Amino acid sequence: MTTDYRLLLELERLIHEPARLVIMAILYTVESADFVYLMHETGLTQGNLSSHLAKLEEAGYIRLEKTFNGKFPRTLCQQTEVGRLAFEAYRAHLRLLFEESS
Amino acid sequence: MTTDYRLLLELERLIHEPARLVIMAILYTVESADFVYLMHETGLTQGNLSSHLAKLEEAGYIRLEKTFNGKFPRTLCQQTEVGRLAFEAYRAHLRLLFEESS
DNA sequence: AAAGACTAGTTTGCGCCACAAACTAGTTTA
DNA sequence: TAAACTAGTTTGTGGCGCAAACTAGTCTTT
Repeated sequence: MTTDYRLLLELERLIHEPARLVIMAILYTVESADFVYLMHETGLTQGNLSSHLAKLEEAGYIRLEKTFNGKFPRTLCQQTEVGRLAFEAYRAHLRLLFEESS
Repeated sequence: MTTDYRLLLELERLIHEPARLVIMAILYTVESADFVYLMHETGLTQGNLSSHLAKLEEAGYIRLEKTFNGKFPRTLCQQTEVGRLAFEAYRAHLRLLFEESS
């Protein structure tokens, strides 16, 4: 079996970007996570996290819910079903590459 | 065991880029490959392949040897030992992410 | 009571870079 | 001898990731 390497060029850029890949990987494993938690877990700055979350939300891969923690704003993030499937597809996609070269 | 997701942000961009990832994956499995072969195998245009190869060479991950096939130029590409190790490290790096979320 | 620091984000601006298109240089064909 | 082909390289530009600056509300200190 030979890999069709061309397929690999179509890796979902939206997920492939390291920052978003990490966010998606985290959200894949938890029920939900808030902004501050993600910030610390990923090491991303507020600005970067904010814009990456916005892109993932726009793609329908995550859902953002703005609530309050007492008097302070609190943004809850959770992966949608679409996002979960997209992440699994991405993972499977990359695995092809690695199986071929192992 | 919890993954340090911050490490994953440091994914080697040079290899992470899909076009170069595919090139590296191919060169990992073969002794050497020429420009035209890589072009067809990857589906990259001449221009893109050329510039990606240049970057990989600059990084010391591949070696380019310009020879002739009869009267026509022929560029042979092969992965260096450094490149091989870098590719393996990249793969291991990504696997961490996938193991955590499987 | 008002200045300064803190929480929780969003917006802006710059710099890099992947990609397509244009170009180079030699060769074969009609 | 002009057009088409081989085998690439160079150029231009649009998009995007990142850091820094900004917004908006809250707490603290004096």
